[in-house]
Amino acid sequence: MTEATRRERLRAETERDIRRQARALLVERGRDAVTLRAIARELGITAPALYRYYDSREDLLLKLADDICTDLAGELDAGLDGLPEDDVAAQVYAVCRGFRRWALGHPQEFALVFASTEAKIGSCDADAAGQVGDQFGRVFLQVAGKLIAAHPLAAEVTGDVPAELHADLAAFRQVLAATVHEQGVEVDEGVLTLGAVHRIAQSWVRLYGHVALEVFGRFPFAVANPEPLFDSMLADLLGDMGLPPQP
Amino acid sequence: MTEATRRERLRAETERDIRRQARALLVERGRDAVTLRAIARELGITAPALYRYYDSREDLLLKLADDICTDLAGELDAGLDGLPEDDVAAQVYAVCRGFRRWALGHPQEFALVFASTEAKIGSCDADAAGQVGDQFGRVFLQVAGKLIAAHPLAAEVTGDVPAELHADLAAFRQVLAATVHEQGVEVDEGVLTLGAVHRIAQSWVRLYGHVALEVFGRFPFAVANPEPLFDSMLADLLGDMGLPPQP
DNA sequence: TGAACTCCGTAAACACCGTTCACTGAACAG
DNA sequence: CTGTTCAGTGAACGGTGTTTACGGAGTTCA
Repeated sequence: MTEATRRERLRAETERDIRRQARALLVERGRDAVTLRAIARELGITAPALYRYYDSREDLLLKLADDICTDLAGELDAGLDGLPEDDVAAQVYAVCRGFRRWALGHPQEFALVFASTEAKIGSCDADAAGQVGDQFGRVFLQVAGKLIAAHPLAAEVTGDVPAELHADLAAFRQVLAATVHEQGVEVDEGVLTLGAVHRIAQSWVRLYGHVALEVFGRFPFAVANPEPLFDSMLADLLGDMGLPPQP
Repeated sequence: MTEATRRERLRAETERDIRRQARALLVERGRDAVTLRAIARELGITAPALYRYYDSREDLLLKLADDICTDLAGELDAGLDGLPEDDVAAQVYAVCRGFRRWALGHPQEFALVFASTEAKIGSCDADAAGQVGDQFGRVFLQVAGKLIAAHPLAAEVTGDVPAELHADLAAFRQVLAATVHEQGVEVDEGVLTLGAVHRIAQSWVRLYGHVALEVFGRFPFAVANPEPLFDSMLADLLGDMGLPPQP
C-alpha cells in the first residue's frame, strides 16, 4: 500500500512538524523569532538535527515563504469556489479582497513574502519556461487573464503604451498567457494587447501598494476606517479595466 | 562661544559616530547586521557603552529610521532646489522620481523605514496637533498641497467620494493643510476638497506600490527596463491629477 | 541471518549576539 | 578640595547559527 518506507514516512512527518513550528513562531513573534533552536526545542530535538532537512536558517525561511505562497493561493482559490464561472468581476473582487484580508490577518507572513530584500524569497517572476514561480502568482494571473478575456480592452489602448515598454510587457503577456493556458482556459492572442497587460501591471501596483501601506501603517494620515478606502481604490481600478461598478 | 561643556561635546560626537556606523552596517549588510557589538567594535568601545546612548537595539533602530527619513527629505529638498517656484508639475516629478531613485539606491533603508511591521518605526501619521511625524512626509505633503493649490480639481470630483471616507479624508485634509501652512504657503480651503485629497492618497498608493515592488522585486514578471514602467505610471498619475503630460 | 550501508539525531564546541551589573576614573559643580 | 555625575569597562547570563565527530536505528543485499 504505502510505497514509502518507514524512514521516509518519519522524515516527511518531522519535516511537516518543523515547518508548522516555524510558521507558528513567525506568526506569533515575527521573523526574528523563527530560530532553529526554538523550533527544535518545541519539537523535542536538538538544533543541529534541523540541518538534515535544511541547509541553513535562510534556506528554511525560503521554503517557509513558499509554503506561505501556497497557503495564500489556497485561501484565494477557496474564496473563488462558490462564484459563477462567468462572473469575472466577482472573481476579481474576491481575489483582491481576499488578498487584502489575508495580508491584514497575516502581517508577518506578508512581510516575509512580499517585502523582503532577499531576492530569493517570494520573487514571483517567471522562470525560463514562462511559468510563474509561486502559487499566489498563479491565482492572481489566472484571474487577470480571465478578466482581459471577458472584457476585451479595445486595441486603441495599446497605442498609449510607450515603445520602451514593449519588450517587458510582451514578456509579461507570455507569462500571463502561459498561466491562463495552464488552467485550460483559452484566451485569444488578439485580446491580450500590450495595453491590456499594462493595465494589469498597474492594477497590481495599486493593489499591492494599498495593502502594503495598510499592513505597515504608512499612510500619511491615521486611517480609522480603511475598508472603504480600499473599496474605492478597487472600484477605481476595475473601472479602469472596463468593468461595471459593483458592491 | 561654545556653551557646551567638554563632556557634552564628546557625547554628541560619539552619538554621531554610533549612528554613522549603524547606518554603514545597515547599508552594507542589512538590518540583521546592525548589531550593538559590531558597532562598538568598529568604534573601539564595548557594547554595553551603547546603553548610555540608547535604551536598546530596538531604540537605536528607531532613531536610525528617523535619521533616514530626514536624509531622504534633505535629498528630495535638494532635488527641488533649482526648480522654478511656479512650476508645480516639475516639483511633483522631482519628488516622485527622487523617491524612486533614493529607494533603489538604498534598499535596506527603504525596507527599514517603509516596510517594517514594527508600528513605531517610520509611521508617517500625524500626531494630535496635526503635524506630520517625519521629515519625508513633510516634503511629500508640501508638494502635494502645492499641486492641489496650483491645479484645483473641480468640486465635481468630490461627489465621487463615498460618505464612509469623509471622516478619514477630512483628517488627511487637516494634515495636508497644516503641513503646507507650516511652509508659509497658503492654500484655499475651498480648493482642498475631499476629492482632491482622495486623489493624493491614491497617488501615494501608486507611487509607493511601484517603488516597493521594484525594490523588493515582486512584479509578476522580470522587468528588464523598469524606468519607463515607472514613468508611465507617473504620467498616468499626474494626468489623473489634472496636470499636462511632461517628459 | 548477518554484513554493509544510509542517514537521523546527539553532544560538544566555536563564535557570535543583546542585556545586566558592579565597578572605575575622568569631568563637572560648589 | 569635596561630592556628584556619568561614559566606559569587564564579567557574566542566556540566547543564537553552524560545524564536527559520533552513535545507533533503518534499510539493503547476499
